[in-house]
Parts: sequence; structure tokens; C-alpha cells
Amino acid sequence: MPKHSDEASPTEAVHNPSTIKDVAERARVSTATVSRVISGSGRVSKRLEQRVRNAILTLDYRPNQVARRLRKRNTQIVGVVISDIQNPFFAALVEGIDSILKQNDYLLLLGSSSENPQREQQHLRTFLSEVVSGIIFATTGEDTDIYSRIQQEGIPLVAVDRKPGDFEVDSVQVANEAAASQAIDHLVAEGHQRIGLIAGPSQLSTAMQRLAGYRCGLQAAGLPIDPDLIQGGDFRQPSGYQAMRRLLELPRPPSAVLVSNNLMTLGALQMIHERGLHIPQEIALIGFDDMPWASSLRPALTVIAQPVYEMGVLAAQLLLARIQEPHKRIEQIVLDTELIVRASCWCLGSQGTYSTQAIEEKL
Amino acid sequence: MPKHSDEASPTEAVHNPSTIKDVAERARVSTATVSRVISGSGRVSKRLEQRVRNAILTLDYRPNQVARRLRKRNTQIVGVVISDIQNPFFAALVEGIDSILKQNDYLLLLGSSSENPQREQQHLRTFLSEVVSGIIFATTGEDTDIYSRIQQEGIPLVAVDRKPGDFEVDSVQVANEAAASQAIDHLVAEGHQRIGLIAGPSQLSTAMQRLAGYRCGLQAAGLPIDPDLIQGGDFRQPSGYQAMRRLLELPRPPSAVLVSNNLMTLGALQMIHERGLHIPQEIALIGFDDMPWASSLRPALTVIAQPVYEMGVLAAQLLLARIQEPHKRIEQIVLDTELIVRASCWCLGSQGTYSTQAIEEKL
DNA sequence: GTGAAAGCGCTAACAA
DNA sequence: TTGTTAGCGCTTTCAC
Repeated sequence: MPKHSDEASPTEAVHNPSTIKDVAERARVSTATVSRVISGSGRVSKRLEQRVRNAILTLDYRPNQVARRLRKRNTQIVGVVISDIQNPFFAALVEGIDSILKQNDYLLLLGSSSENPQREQQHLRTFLSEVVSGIIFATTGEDTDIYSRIQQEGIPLVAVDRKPGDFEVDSVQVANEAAASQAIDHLVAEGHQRIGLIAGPSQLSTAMQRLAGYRCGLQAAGLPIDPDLIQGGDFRQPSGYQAMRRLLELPRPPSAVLVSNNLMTLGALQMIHERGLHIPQEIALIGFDDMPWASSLRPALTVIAQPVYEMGVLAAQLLLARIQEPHKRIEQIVLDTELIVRASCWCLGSQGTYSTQAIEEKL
Repeated sequence: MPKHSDEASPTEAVHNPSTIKDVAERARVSTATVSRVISGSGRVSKRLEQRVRNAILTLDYRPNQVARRLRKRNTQIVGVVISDIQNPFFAALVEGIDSILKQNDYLLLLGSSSENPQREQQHLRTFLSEVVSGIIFATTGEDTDIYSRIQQEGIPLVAVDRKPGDFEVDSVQVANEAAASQAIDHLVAEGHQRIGLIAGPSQLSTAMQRLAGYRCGLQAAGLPIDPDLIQGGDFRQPSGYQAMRRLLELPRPPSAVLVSNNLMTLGALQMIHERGLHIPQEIALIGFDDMPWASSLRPALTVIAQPVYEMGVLAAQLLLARIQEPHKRIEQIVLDTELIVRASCWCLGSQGTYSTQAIEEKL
């Protein structure tokens, strides 16, 4: 008697993966039952369930996510646009996001904008075409239009790291202004009077907030704000190099410099080394973002550490929460930074009296 | 007379994106025609095409990729498994891959294995469920079984950076052995006699090839191979730190060390600084992989630079070629590295007689 | 508890 | 050149 209608070659299957129908036939049940077993929803008798599981195993069946996604309302895909995955900051951010998404069986689709609004838009369009369940973005800072349009279409959105201007979204960022002003405080306490800033592009909230913090810190210390001491960059390495050059070529160069992001710090270091200047004796340095290499430098770099990974985690959690509950109140999370004092920010005056070793990060 | 059967509210659409059917109705054509216009395949009269394009514009229609993917044979998704996106090496690799995929309208799905075969397998299963068109992988080095199974299912595969043992696949890697032995040659030429190696995990082809190159280089110079001078690491930063410690604590420590990868170099540097040793006078150093921070170090780091981005590009091209032509001959690409001599590898004897500036990378 | 059947949005035969 | 139609593999009413 027929065991089961095992049409087609049973073991020879070369390419076509088995489908839910194959499983159903082999287990002598309907596809609906197979689906129920897989998803765990709906009651299925032990007996049938076992038959289905066996069939799945012997056929090495893997549900086709593409088909499932088409059928279901929620695609379980999240789009993430950042500026550059080669920047360790964003790499860590993405890992944080991914850890949460993975836990919740979401897929992460990544797009790099290279700080180019056009590319950013293109990625967003791709995401919409992929019918993502939500989007996390570090805006390039130009138009908030596209975001509000996306939001109006009912697609959950979370801004991370940077805040788009006047636009109301769930967001996770860092207390940039406080961070920068704290760094200035520290430098002032070390005796520095002429403190330079390598600033970032004006369309980025982070850059502007850090600039504000710099100003604020100087004012609090009763120090003048000398526009010459503020040199702009674009958050990339070469611009840090150039900006540091301009600072060093000033008639009265600064004795300490705060750099607004990690890549520009690298550039600034290069310039300092090229000039043969000694850190921190001739020029003290504080950078934004702690990086794996910061403590391998000599002298080790004092940095404003951001809880990057955590930002990613929170952003993802915020997004998932919004997906679950589209009309919940908007949340704006602001995280604190930590000034990690290493060796690059002493100043001549206080040298020796100040033990950086003691304060050294307890990593 | 009816302009067109514009059922449902025209402008109020809140969430549901418009479908190909909406476009078809608005343009008073069949969905097939719309499809033809979108894909550019099949002849469509100018008149209808214009109507369709108008409809697409006014409805802000975006094709649903999920549906399209289900229907088409080729999903145009490529899965990529690497060990860690936070490692700049892999970040650059992924960018290289992505650049080609993007050009060809492929989507990149990323998975990090963290050098954990289990996680690698899990990502591969995900890829299969997503019905990817192909997979690019930097193997964790354990089982080649799963890969041959995937290959047998007819899914194109490309190995990148690392080669899985005895398994025949398209691959892109670097001439690791030659690279390491070249570095040793250089150190020997600088007068070093005791040269240490911080090696990598034995299951990775890259680590083994670099070890072989180290041995080969010493032998070529007629130097003995002292097992004490070979300290193992796991390609992560802390293990480089530990390994360097073991080397420095040797009764007769090395005067120069070659480190098998970038992260361990960072760890090694930390240890060297902690001991207050001077590079290169007291210990010379050459690292694998050039990194943005390598030239911001003081002294700038001598490295074996790998054409990482290019590796990614080639891997992606190989994969696309294999997708197009599944039965073409297997290609194994091996790229050359470049020893970039900076300041970390002089030795006392030759100091001053050797101009690293001149050889400095012409970046 | 289980199955039949409709259909997610799209493409690709096949007709006309 | 254009339209009709049949699914891609899955989930989900809706009956039984």
C-alpha cells in the first residue's frame, strides 16, 4: 500500500529547496497544519506535530522567508542608515542595534550615506521598497522632509546619534554640549588658557552641540572666545589634519585642542607628529569618542567616551516598542558621556602633580 | 464620462503603499504593462508608457521588492558572513563587496560570526531561508561540510580572506606566506637576529600561512627557529597584549616582533608602552594590515598592507560571475601585499642609515 | 484540531 | 503591443 505520495526523486533534489507543500505531503497533513507547527501558533495534536517535525527534518526544510514576508503584515526587517561603517563609532552602533534585532528575529538592512544626503535618500527609498518594519537613521542633517513623509506613511522611525532639526521623532543621542564643556573645564583646570576646537560640519546636531559646549565651557571659565581657535572640519581624517595645521600656524597657537570626532583626531595627531611636537607638553589633546587604539597611542589619548553600543541597543528597543505601539508617546533619550583622562591632556604647569594613572579607565 | 475608476480616497492614503494594481488602474492599463515599464523589458508604446509613468509619479509608487523577489527566480540578495564588523579590516572588506553589489542592484545581508562556528552556521541558515542568490564568507575555519552542502544545493559561494581547508571554491585571498617572509627579510636586513612572532589561531588559513612565512623567512636567513619566540593569540586585542608580555618576559626577549593581525598589534603596543619600552630602539614592530591609525602612532607603524577593499570587490565580482555562469571554472585569486616601511621597525644598528621617509607610502 | 481556499504584490507565459 | 492568467511559498480566515 502507498506509504505516501512521494512524487519526484526523493534524494536527488539538486537545487530547489523543499517547500511547505513537500512537508505537508510527506507528513500527510495540510500546509496549514505545517504552518501552525512552524509558527507555534494554533493547536496541533501531538501526533500530527510529530509527523510534521519528522518530515521537516528528513526534507531539511527551511521556511522561505521571502514568501512568509509577503504574506504577513510585518516584514521583520529594519533599515539602518549611517554615514560610514568604516568609522568604528558607527560599527559599534550597528552592533548594538543588531544585537537587539537579532534577539527579536528582525533582519538588519544597512546603508551607508557617506554623509551624502542623496545617498541617504536612495537608501531610504530602498528600505521603503523592501517594506521595512522600521528605520533607524543617523541623519546627514539636510532635509527632514523625507523623514516626515516616511513617518506619515506610518513607518516607525528612530533618530540615532544625531537629531534632525525641528522634527519630532524617537531619538537617542548623547549630551554633547555637556560633554564638550566638561572637557574644556578639565583643560582649564589643568591650566590651559588658549584652547582650540576642531569643529564639525554645521548641519550635524552633534557638531553644533559640541561647539556650543566648547563656547559654554570657555565662558564659564571667564576665557575669551577667539574665532581663530575654532577651525572647522568635516568629521573625516584629512580635515582634522588640515584644521590642526591651521591651529598650529596661528600667531598664538593653542596649548590644548579639543577635537570633535574620532577620525579628525587621527588627522590631528598626524599633523602634530609631522611637526615633531610633543603631546602633551607642547600641545594637549582631547578627542571625542573612545576607540580601541586610543590607549595604544603614546601618550595614551584622553577622550570623551560615548556609550555607543548602548545607543544602538536603545535605538533598536525604541524602534521595536514603536512598532508594537505606533501611537505611544515620543521618547527622546539623552545619554551621558564619560571623560576618560589618559596622558594626552596634561599641561606643563600641572605636570607631575596630576596622576593620570589613577584616573585611568578601569577597563 | 468617467475619467478613471479612482476608487478609495485618492489623497488620504495613510499607510498602505500603492501597488502595481493601483498604478495599472490609474493609467488604465494592465498590471503586466506596468511591470514592463518598470523593468524596462518588453515593448511598450510611448503613449502607454507615459501614462504609466505619470501614474507612478502621482501615486508615489514603489515596487514591492518582497513580492518581486518571491516571483523571480533570483532574489538579488547576497549574504556575507565575516567575523566582526568592528574590525576595520572586515569593515573595509564589506565596503568593497557592497560597492559592487550596489552597482548591480544586489542587496547585502550581513552576519558576524565572532569567530564562532555556531554563529556562522546560524547566519548561513538565515541566508538560506532568505533564499540568497549567493554567499561570500570568511570562514571560521572549522567544518567545510556545511559549505559543500550549500554548494551542492547550487548556491554560489565565494571564500574571502581565508580559505577553508580542502574545499574547492572560488576564493580571494592574499599571499600571506610571502608577506610574512618579506617582513622577516626586512627585519633581518635591519640587523635583527631574534625575531618574535605573535601568531594566530591554528584553524585559520591566514594565521597558518603567516606562521609558515615567518619560518620560511628565518630559514632563508639561516636563523634558528626558537619555539619560545612564537607566541599564539586569537586575533583579538587582549591576546596580543598577553602574547607580547610572554615575549618580553623571555630570558632572551626578541629585538623585533611580527604581529599576525591588526587587533593583536594594538594589544602588543599597549604592553610595550606599559613596560615603558621604546620602539624601535628596544623593540621593533611590524604589524599585519594597514589601518587608519597606523600612521598616527608615534612612531608610525610599519605594516604589511593588504588590498582589503579590492579583495571585497573581487570577491563580489567572482560571486556575480558565478551566479551568471554556475558551471564556470573555479577561480582562486591571490593578491599581493605591500610592506609599508614606517618608523617602528628600525633597529639600533642601522638607525640613521635608513630613510623611512623616502619609502613612506605615497598616499 | 484540521483542511480547503483565498490571496499578499508581483512577473512571465500565453493569447489576442 | 497589450491583456489575461497562473502561480512564487506562505499565512490565515473560515468551515467542518
